[in-house]
Amino acid sequence: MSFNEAPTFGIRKAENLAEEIAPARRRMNTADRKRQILDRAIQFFAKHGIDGQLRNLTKELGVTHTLLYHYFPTKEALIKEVYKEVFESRWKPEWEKLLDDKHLSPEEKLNAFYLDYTNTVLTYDFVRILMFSGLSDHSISDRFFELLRSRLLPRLIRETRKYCDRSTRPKPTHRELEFLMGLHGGIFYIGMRRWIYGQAIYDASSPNAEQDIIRDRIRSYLLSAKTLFA
Amino acid sequence: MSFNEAPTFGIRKAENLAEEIAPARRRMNTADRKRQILDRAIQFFAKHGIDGQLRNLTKELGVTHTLLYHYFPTKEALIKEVYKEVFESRWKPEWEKLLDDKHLSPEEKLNAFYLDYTNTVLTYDFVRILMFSGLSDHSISDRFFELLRSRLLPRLIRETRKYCDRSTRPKPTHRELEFLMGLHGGIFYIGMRRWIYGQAIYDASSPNAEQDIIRDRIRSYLLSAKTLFA
DNA sequence: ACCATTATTTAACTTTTGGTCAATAAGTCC
DNA sequence: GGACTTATTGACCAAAAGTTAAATAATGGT
Repeated sequence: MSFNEAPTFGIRKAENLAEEIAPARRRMNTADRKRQILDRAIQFFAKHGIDGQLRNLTKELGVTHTLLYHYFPTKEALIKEVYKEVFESRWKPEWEKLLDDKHLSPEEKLNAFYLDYTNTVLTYDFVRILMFSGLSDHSISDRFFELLRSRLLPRLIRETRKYCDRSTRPKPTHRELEFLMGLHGGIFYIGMRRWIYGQAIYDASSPNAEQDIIRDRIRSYLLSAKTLFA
Repeated sequence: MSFNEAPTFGIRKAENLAEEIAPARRRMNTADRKRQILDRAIQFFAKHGIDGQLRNLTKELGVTHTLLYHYFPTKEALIKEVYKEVFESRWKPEWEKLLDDKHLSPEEKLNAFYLDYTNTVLTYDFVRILMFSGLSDHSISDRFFELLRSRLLPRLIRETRKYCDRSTRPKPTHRELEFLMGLHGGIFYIGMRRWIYGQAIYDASSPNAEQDIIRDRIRSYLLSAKTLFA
């Protein structure tokens, strides 16, 4: 359901054409237009930051900037919806189910989880908007980290302990959590390098290098957890 | 040589005082004022991003915004100098010497290096300005990463191999580099959490928790390197 | 004490930009 | 095909923000 490549009909005629040609104004139904604006706004703000100008955003849509105010009361409201869309609607409840699966080993779980997590979260839009929002006001990005902290980290620690054959104690220790954050941050850093610093991390010779990299790191994490916390 | 706390003389009189009191205008010598502006600009842009407004920056200095144009031809020029200051003048050549030291073990070197690297690079100003610059145009942050890539990473790989008792081959492999980037990124992520997402990573009970965390990760990195690349 | 230099301010200009509102016209229903 | 709804536009506004030019005054030299 991507509208990213849809709207070509909004393109205006070239300036040098005769004036009398009708401007080919088209109407979209409310829901579709709103979705279209929102989708485009996500890309747009991901690229230019929340200081990006509405006139430029609407230019990409082939529409006047005033039309925005028909769908969103203010720029701030639009941005708020962008945040909501990016941070909340991309969270997959399956992740929790996956990590609770009885039939998988801890290493299998971590691999499966981080491979999928990477594909959903380490995207251009997500990484950059998370960064922009954190830089301007981390109360927004907090909501995402709260999900992470309450839903995912405890499960990941539990699996780590299982791997180490350690009995599950009441609460993850600070040291355990920080060791896990080493893995987690290292993986997030892949997205940063790619989408913020524009670095290619691929090895041209091996097609799915990224997956191998992540598997390496997870194995390393688990192996050393056994050593460090034994 | 920090001018950060120096200039209180620029403060204007309260508005409700009699008008006839002289505005207490003071002149600074060119070099000092320029330094002062630059230092303050670093903090300012680190906090508000490069879209921060000059009028607000100069308000902090107790000076009219037009004074900036006496020292910098344009806002862009000022920002360019901010980048230069942050990215280039904070690089420590000692890091390379440290990693080349004959009398230290690989683990000692990595520990010493990353502990110091963390203190110099993982600061409020540096982390945020690196992020802002990367988001707006990564050609700027590229210069910093180039230093990292050419000066540091090869040495870190060399020490890793030494630790693993492996003969030094001509070039670091892609896999070795990416494994190292896991460690490196995980450490950088500490700075991001602290200075961008406003998360406290300290455990109140142990005073130098951060150092212990980093040591944990380095040991883990080296141990698993031995296993993975054996 | 006066002068020359120049750091600093004041005033003003321009462009940008979020936002408002009335006018226009595309689609729909009868 | 006429009327009604409302998506869309064009003209306009006010505040924000970078930049310039001329006026002011602090400082150092003689």
